[in-house]
Amino acid sequence: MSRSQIRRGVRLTQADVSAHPDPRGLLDGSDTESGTPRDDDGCPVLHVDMDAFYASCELRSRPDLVGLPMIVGGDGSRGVVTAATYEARKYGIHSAMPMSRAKRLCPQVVILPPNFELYTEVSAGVMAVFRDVTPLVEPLSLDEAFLDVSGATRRLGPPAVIGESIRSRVHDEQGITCSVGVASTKFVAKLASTRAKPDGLLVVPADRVVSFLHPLPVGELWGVGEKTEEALTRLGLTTVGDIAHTPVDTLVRALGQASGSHLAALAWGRDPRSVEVPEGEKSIGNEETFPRDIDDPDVIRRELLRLSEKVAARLRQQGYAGRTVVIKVRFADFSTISRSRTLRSPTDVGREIYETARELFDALGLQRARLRLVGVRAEGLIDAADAPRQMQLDEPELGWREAEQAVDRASARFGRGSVRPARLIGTGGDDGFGGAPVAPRPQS
DNA sequence: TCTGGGGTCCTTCAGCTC
DNA sequence: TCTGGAGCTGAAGGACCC
Repeated sequence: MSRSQIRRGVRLTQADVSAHPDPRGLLDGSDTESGTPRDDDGCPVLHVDMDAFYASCELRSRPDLVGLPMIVGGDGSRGVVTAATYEARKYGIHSAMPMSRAKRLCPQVVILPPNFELYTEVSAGVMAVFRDVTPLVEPLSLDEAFLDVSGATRRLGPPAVIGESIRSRVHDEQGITCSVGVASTKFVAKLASTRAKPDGLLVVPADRVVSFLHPLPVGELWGVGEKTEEALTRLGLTTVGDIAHTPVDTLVRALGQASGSHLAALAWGRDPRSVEVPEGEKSIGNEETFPRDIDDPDVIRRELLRLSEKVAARLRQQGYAGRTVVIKVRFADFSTISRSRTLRSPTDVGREIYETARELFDALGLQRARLRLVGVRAEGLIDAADAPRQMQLDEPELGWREAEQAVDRASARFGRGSVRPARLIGTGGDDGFGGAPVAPRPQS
């Protein structure tokens, strides 16, 4: 690969850099030779994205599966693909695809159940590499993050060199590959990393953003999903360039104020969002799809109790209290509704969350509607230490909160699920509170 | 074909207060 | 005292992301 190719945004792989005698010189363009600015000048934003992250984590301990089509996902009757190796993708398999369809497309595909503890551990190692480079790290999920390296270039070199250094360290320390996009804005860096995949790095020079963007199909824009793409197609807009040359008013009428004006700006490469270190969670929730549709209100209430206890335990573990309780109900026909209530004071007590969730559910008056999924979520999170406690007149000195904190301590010592509400005893499962109900049971 | 789970952000609407 | 509008908040739903 020639230097000019790299400098003009051609994908650079790990092998290219490893084979080059002086990758730093290769990437920084040796300004002294030409006197021209480097292509990554004015490109302080890196987007780093692990390649097929969950699947790659699994392959570390299963080298016998390297090179085979493999997917990670639940193998139940309603499972979907969580991650697929590039070999599996050749068969048309992609994430979020129903497992049944993936098996039809590739009958010999190897299926592994997800192991989120492993992914969380690998992710922590990867994020530590990022934070070695810069404190300005904005994780988007377990497997990707934005980095602002403008403060690190004196110490570590130009952004593209930093990107390559990150790729090497992630590979050496975690045994997985990643791709890096280098650009002047977050949104272009994200597009660049996608186009660098797998195992590559792509610089989009600041003066070539528009020519990079305009030929792309609208669906490649961050924030344009199925519905938005349909709306844009109805307007005859199929490329980013089409959007750029459409009046903002037209976009706003079709997509709403925020999306319309946002897309119009993105189409010209304008993205004022800076890399932000996240302050904390905004909501914490859990939901469960039943193995088969359920119409027994007692079973559904028991599931609400299990989910409420789980949400509360996570709130306490992370030191939050939630002000609003939201329930989500998905019917057999996949239509979905939610109901919420804001409490007088924030809570991290499972019993309080459950009482609210149950009242919201009962108020729906569903009789025996067939449900596919229920969920419980706490929103409006604040630090539990700052949460005012609303004492009830008849509340004992030691109440549910203290009881649940004792359960937390028991769980930490004897394992999750060692103590659980009497109604949940005997419901099976491995998540600490009995798992999803698989069949109606008599109320305990 | 048949659609998980966790999360964020946006829009719309209704109710309340000033 | 009544009324309309602005602004805020909560609730509900939808779209999107990984």
